[in-house]
Amino acid sequence: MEKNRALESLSALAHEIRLDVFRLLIQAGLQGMTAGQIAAALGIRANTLSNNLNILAGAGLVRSTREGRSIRYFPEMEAMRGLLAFLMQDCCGGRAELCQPVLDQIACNC
Amino acid sequence: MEKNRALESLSALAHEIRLDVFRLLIQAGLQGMTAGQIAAALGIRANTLSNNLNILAGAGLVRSTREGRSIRYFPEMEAMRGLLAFLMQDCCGGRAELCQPVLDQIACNC
DNA sequence: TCCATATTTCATGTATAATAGAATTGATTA
DNA sequence: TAATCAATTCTATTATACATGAAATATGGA
Repeated sequence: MEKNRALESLSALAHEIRLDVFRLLIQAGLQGMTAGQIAAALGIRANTLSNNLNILAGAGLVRSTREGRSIRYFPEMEAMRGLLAFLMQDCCGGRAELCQPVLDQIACNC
Repeated sequence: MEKNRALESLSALAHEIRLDVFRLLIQAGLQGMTAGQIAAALGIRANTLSNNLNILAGAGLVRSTREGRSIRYFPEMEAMRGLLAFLMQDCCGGRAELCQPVLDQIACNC
């Protein structure tokens, strides 16, 4: 991932509503959620959500498909993968003792 | 890591200078860098850097110690660890196939 | 076709964050 | 003590991001 893309992703996530939306979609997983479901779950207005979904989509963190009258949103795990890899890519400068504990902590409760 | 702390960290990193500074410190590793060295390396003014270092420190992403006339900065890997763990903590919603590829990508070139 | 629903787009006032000049603090050296 | 160097803090101006009301678009059903 290039730096500008990483900055765009970080900016997208550095916002309470968008972080909530993204994590909600992460939890929803492969089935995704419609914009209306997201708005209801978080208690926010439709247009506010739409603006924020658009910013997340612009950063490549979510994708969407129309489904009848609704639009269904999904998390884009590729983007998340790229962002984390970017943040860690020069993480130790040859000194594994600095970096390895960080990687050890990252785990998935699957 | 709580949500507000994650937001503070993401906001801190969602800025070109601060992302550059943080990654430079990550590369520098345990020896850290003085504010002057960072400013010279990135070609930015002392006060601009100072403001941004203060924001990174407020987010807990760097720490500093005085060293004679200079102040030496170090990356705070604990904070990085906490942030990554937070971003990934609900990453699969019981569906490992969504989450595992992300974790597989994260590697350290030590 | 006409209406209702779901969502997005547009326009705007407001709040927040940005840089940079100038002044200040703290430490070293003469 | 005076001068110098390193870094921070203060202040003001400018730019950006924010939520929201209102209008527009797209789909489905009567």
